[in-house]
Amino acid sequence: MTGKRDYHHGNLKEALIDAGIEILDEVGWDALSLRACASRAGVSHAAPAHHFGNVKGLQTALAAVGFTRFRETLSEFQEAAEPDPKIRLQAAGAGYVTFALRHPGLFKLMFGGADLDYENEVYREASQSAFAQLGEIVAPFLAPESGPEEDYRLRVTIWSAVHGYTHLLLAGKLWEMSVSDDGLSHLPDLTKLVS
Amino acid sequence: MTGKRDYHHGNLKEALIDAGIEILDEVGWDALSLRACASRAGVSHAAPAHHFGNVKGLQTALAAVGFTRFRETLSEFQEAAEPDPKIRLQAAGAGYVTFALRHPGLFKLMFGGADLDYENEVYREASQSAFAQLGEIVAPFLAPESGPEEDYRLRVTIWSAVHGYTHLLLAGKLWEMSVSDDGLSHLPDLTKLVS
DNA sequence: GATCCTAACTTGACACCGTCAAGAAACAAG
DNA sequence: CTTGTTTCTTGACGGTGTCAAGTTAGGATC
Repeated sequence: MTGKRDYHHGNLKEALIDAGIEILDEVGWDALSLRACASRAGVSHAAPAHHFGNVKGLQTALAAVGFTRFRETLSEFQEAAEPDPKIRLQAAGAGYVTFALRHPGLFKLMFGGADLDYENEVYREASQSAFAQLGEIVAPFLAPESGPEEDYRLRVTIWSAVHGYTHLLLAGKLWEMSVSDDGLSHLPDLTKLVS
Repeated sequence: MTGKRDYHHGNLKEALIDAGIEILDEVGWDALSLRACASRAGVSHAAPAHHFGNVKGLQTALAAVGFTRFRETLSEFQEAAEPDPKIRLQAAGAGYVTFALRHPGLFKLMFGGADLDYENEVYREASQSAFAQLGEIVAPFLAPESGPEEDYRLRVTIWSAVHGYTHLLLAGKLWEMSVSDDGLSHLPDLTKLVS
């Protein structure tokens, strides 16, 4: 497939993204760099800049991949649950936490405050798709007469609770967690927030 | 006071911490480095390592200062509010958000996932003091017969909601926020979580 | 098929970073 | 005054992002 050697790799951009995801998953957030991706992909140290411009571009591209997979995880958890809206809401929260624990490096890149290129088209599409998934989950709890302001407020409330819990969990701030825990035992009861 | 020149600065450690706080507030998280602190304090590039060991030590010391000021901000907002527990709870949440918006660099250092030296004594004391402040705020809502498990769960729930909202706000994910906003208009109703 | 053009990638350099080792200066104690 | 210790400097190393210049491959055009 990609038998090209030396110059003209063929699909270097994808190879670099794969390398970046691997580094995030196998080594960690700190190890992600343009040069490390280049090295893992077997190209020179300046090759990535040609495809991503700068390190922000690389991080943005990786975050976009992350948001796509993130949305998929939310969908899976939601659809695997019984078709009761409240159960599905809590299941989506569990999916949120699970994704973060499986891919902490990627999660940190997506939400950790690295200044990404928010104007990037691929990134915008992927992240907005994930947020749309959230809206779908919350929709059943909106009163019929409620407007977009209430919709937005409810989404922010739910999202804040899940995200805050996940972030504190990853940051090691919930240190009193029981041993051999999947991280879900203290996930707040989201159904309280939608009534 | 500190008129010493050349060798033996006198109180270099405090000067370096001040320099670090300045950098975080005036320039940003990205600009914080051992060498930048040294430069701003007017000493050689390797001087900070002598006091903090490595960059993790510097970050931990700065985070400790941050937690102390964080606790003070929570106290101020709480005590400025009317003595109703629910009003004070929401006021503390507003204090949480306000601190983060005033000192985003420091907040990110404290909660942004930088791997700090959690064994550091000064850090432990400062951070646990802040968490104790949270416990004080939540205490009035605990049922008399509730045990430590319920206490912990309630604290995690409240903290998750406020922290998640703050983090999403800082990460720029709440982009639909109204203009000229103090960031508080969509803070979730915390009282819903304590009933 | 030869030529030109352009995109893809390499090479080399620069400044910045953290970290270590060695040395010099100032203070403290004898 | 001498000795020892702490504090800070100097210099070096490998790592990083980024830029400029050069090299190569592939496609288009003639």
